[in-house]
Amino acid sequence: MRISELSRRSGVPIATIKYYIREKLLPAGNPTAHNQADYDERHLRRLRLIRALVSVRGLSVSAASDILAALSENEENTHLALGLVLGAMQAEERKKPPQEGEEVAAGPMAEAERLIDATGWQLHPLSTGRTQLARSLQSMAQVGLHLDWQTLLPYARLAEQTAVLDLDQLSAGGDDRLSLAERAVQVTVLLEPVLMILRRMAQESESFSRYGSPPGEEPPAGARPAAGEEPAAAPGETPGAA
Amino acid sequence: MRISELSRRSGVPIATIKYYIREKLLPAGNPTAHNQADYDERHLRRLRLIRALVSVRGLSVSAASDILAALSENEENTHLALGLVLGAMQAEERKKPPQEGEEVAAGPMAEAERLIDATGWQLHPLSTGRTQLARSLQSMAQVGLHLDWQTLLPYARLAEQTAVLDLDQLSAGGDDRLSLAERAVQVTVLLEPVLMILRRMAQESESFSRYGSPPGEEPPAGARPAAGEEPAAAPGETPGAA
DNA sequence: CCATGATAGACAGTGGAACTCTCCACACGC
DNA sequence: GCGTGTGGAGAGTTCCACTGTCTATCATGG
Repeated sequence: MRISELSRRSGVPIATIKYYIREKLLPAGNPTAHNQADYDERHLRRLRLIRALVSVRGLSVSAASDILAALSENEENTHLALGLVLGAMQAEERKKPPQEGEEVAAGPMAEAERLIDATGWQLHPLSTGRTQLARSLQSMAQVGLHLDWQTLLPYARLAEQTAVLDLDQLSAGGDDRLSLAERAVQVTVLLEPVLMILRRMAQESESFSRYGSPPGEEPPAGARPAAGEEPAAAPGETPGAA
Repeated sequence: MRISELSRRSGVPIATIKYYIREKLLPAGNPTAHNQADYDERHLRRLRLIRALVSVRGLSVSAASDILAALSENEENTHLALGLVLGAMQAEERKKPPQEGEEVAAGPMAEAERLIDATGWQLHPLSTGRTQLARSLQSMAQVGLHLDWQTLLPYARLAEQTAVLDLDQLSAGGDDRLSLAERAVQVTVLLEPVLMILRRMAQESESFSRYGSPPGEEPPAGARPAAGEEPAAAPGETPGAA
């Protein structure tokens, strides 16, 4: 297909497609002439994946590029692709503090190590997970929320169970004609917002069952705080669209 | 204290502090003269919280502003503050597709509804969680990952348990002199990156224990059975066609 | 009293990211 | 032939999060 069809089918403007190609997020079409190239379904899928990474997950274009590159390297080896994708994501996180001044303090690092020990997780020695975790803990400590490994352990156990589900998902999805590597990206990266939404809803519900009134609902007597949510918020659709 | 001290103690440049004040993220100092105002510990804590929201969690300044505003309205009522914060976060997510063209299709919406039914969660009728969930599911479906409510239910259960831990954290933290509302922000918003890091590490470990070689490592001998047999896969149902 | 220096407040400017536009010479279909 | 579509490349645009500059104070030390 030609670029205009790719654009029409993906909903992405031609100019943007060209931009993605320039930035190496999308491989160029197969050139058939000096000013003609054609694109196939793979381009379309890749393009949709890019949009999902960027708009659903909110990754930067360069981070998406890293992930996609990792994915291209290993279309057929899911396991390896998963590793590369995880590595690429970690790289993304690392882009925020590019200046090396921000050393991770010993305290948070030790806490992270102890947590990982306690879980018994097998991490690749080069994995940056420890450092990332330590960095996050440090940031939280700076705002006054000191989390120790005992507190985090139950969270880690739940993360563990989530990961089991994730890997099951990966294995189960063989029927699609998507490459497993692509599924790895979807399951590890794109599922994150979904999980966070689920957590927020669960928090709302849990808060309700503990304190009685749904959060955001008006308190028993007066003093409606005004900062709340607009009733007409969810624009357009009616939830009853079953 | 004066602005220079606030800057020194927080590590945030004066110009940036002024910017935050202009943008209403930070309340202005208490003016003592036309060109003098003084700031207290509350300003310092708020400033650190802003930095955490923006750099740790990656929120936009305006989103952080919404959350902080919600928080200010209700310094003392944790429960209410939690609701407001959740609402503010949802508002943030909503900023991505400002154009109203993007209707949520009936399919994803129905799936979201069914999932929420299945969990038995008590959601505020105005909560945008459903819509957000549906929107995410729709995005994932567009890239070929069709998740039905049966598949999501175990994830939801884990989210539920996570939420229980979260609320425990909130209740337990009374010893700090931080307002409960601030803790609510920290626990709901700032913990997200930590949980995602835990999940990624757990995935790495789980992948290791299933496939033997740490992800990112190269497989022992060539041709690792890419898609062939999956050992512990428990494909109860295939989420493929819907 | 006055020089010095730190403010507060307003507003313009900067740099990076993610597009979006404009050209151009060519190719394709009629 | 000729008008539209195309690939490629670079310039331009928009938005955001700052950052710098300016002016009118005000605080203080000499």
